[in-house]
Amino acid sequence: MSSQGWSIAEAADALGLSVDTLRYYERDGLLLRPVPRGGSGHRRYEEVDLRWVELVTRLRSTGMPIRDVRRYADLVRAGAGNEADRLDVLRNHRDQVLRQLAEVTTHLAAIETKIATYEDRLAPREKTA
Amino acid sequence: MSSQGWSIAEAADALGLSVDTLRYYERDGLLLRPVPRGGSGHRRYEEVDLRWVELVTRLRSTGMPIRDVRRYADLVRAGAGNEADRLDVLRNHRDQVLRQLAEVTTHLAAIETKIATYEDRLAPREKTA
DNA sequence: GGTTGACCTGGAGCGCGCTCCAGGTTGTTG
DNA sequence: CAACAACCTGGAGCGCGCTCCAGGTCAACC
Repeated sequence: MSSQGWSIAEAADALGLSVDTLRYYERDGLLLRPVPRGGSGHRRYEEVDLRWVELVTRLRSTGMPIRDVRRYADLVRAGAGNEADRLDVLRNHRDQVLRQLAEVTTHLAAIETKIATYEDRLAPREKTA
Repeated sequence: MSSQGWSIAEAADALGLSVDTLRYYERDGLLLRPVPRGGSGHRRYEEVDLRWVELVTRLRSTGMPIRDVRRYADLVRAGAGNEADRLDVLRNHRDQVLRQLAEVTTHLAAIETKIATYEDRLAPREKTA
């Protein structure tokens, strides 16, 4: 058990990411701050770090590119005063996700039709009436 | 106007893909057959080619990797007898897409909550009752 | 206090899905 | 028939998002 915070392995585990990915996100400016270090130079993730990475994960896994996540992190890091800009980023992303969902849903319907076709073709002992 | 079929540029335009992508798909074995050529060696896409690429597009844009599309194309190309295998591929993909949709939807909800937070913070002249 | 495993950094490597290029042939239009 | 656009092939290049590696330090347990 650690004095405080989580090691990078513990954080990775909790977040469902790899330790490499965590270090990569930090290097690439996706985090709000450099993750604090213990005396040894090893990272000690705190609650606030984990929660931020959680948000990053949500943005990433809804398809936001790394570079946009970084721009958003830049805004938040800049501090109070640019909330309208942040809102813009989030709204644009939401709209993008909605468009994406709609498109996938449409394509999915077509694929399910195709599945139904094969199912019909492959159901020899289906009752017909 | 062409004697018959569509040039690669026309096909690309109709399908919303680039000509490079169309050639790439063909090279990579995603199509059911080599696209037929006119006397000059230029491709002439026929209805059946366009319809197949349309399906490929649906699979691709719902996230099926190129290699899986190729495996599916291989099955269809092999002719009658493997319908159960094709069905398997499609069903697995559908399930994958559904999982993906569920995940994105969940993340989206969290993002919308965050948007709402910013909206509240930025709405000074909101009526309170 | 020695060994073993976690962690560190900087940088290279990789799989994916295109996209672009060179160098050449063909089709079309004025 | 000249000029210019569209097409061809084989192969290189690229942006993305990690992932892995080397070479070294550190910690934690027996």
